Amino acid sequence: MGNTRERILDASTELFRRQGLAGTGIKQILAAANAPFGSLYHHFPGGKDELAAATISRAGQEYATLVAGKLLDGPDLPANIRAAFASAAATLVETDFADACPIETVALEVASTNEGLRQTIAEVFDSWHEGLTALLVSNGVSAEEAVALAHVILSALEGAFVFVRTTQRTDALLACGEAMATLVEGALEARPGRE
Amino acid sequence: MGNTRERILDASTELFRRQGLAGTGIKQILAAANAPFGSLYHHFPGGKDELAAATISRAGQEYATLVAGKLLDGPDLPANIRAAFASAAATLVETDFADACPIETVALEVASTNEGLRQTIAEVFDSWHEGLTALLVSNGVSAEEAVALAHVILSALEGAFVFVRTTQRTDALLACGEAMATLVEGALEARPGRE
DNA sequence: AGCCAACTAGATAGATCGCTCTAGCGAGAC
DNA sequence: GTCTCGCTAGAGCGATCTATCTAGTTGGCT
Repeated sequence: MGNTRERILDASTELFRRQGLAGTGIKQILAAANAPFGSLYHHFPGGKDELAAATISRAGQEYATLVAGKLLDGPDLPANIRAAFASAAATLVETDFADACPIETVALEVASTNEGLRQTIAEVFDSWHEGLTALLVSNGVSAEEAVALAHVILSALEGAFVFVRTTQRTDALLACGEAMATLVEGALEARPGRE
Repeated sequence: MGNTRERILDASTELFRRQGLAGTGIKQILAAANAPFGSLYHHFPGGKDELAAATISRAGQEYATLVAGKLLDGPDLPANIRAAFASAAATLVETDFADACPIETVALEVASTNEGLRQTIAEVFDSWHEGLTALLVSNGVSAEEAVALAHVILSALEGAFVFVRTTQRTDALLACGEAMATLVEGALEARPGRE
């Protein structure tokens, strides 16, 4: 079956998320994917960099879908934000504090060392920001305020991941969920069209 | 002179910050420090892990001092917070978006792969959180609120670093500075003892 | 002066790195 | 049938990784 490419991408997503790009060997990825060595360079002639770019694009899109699903799960946006942060915390507890954002570690690793991958990740981040901004606007937040608020929410989420994974306590994520919900409530109340 | 150990720590701090732990070779550190190979295992018999632990402890303490300096630079805490985020943004622009938090990249790399280093970084993070909580309390924030607020401020800072370094735009840091200042203002106004 | 400890210096081992190469398998085209 | 092509399969290359080992140098103490 032609699912070898998918298996390789699945394995690299998990491994990059846990140990980063430089910390993950190609042989380790292939072993985890149960794929032979030659297959990688057939599917990804560009080698590790091309595999990383493909992994990031796919994982970035999937993660956006996952988070967007939580944020759209009900009519009350602040409640959904609280729930999304709490859900991320629950996932971390279940996975021994391993499964947070699939591209954050790689983002920091390559920001100053691999211009191509840096741009690939920047595009993913921009698409997240655009999506969240649009969601805030559609809930009644003013355009300028939504841009700033989306930055803050995404930063709080990614930053809390760093502390939660390292300290193995979920406090930071829960505190951020609460604070972000409060900020969004404030932005909605300031809106004239509020019913 | 006996400053070889310091030179090695300086070099490893800079390199770990830019390219992470796994992405930095020992030879690269020694070349940057102008130190011979044998010296490393004299000063750090435990090898790379011991060097990493020493680098993290020292850099973590220095960074706390740096940030605390900004937060204490004047009587108006919200203004200082805004200024601290803006100052971090300025530093990033000056260093081609390389110099943010010296231990964030390593924190994500080792969280699920190196228990000893994970604990070392967790101690640094806890000390940061304690310090910021105490500062908030001394400014009149209630104890419980200060604990949560310190989590949020630190998360926003670290999370914004990820986006700023990757997108090479400072928007996220500035938006977070504004939002964190607003949150602190709110926590201070809710306080009865407000003059 | 004589000596020891601290430190510098680098060759080298053994494993692992990303990657290239050739060979073989199996399904569809004709 | 048999030819072709997408894909699997893994041996092996040169480079690089961390770490060990022995030697040489330096500075300070008695």
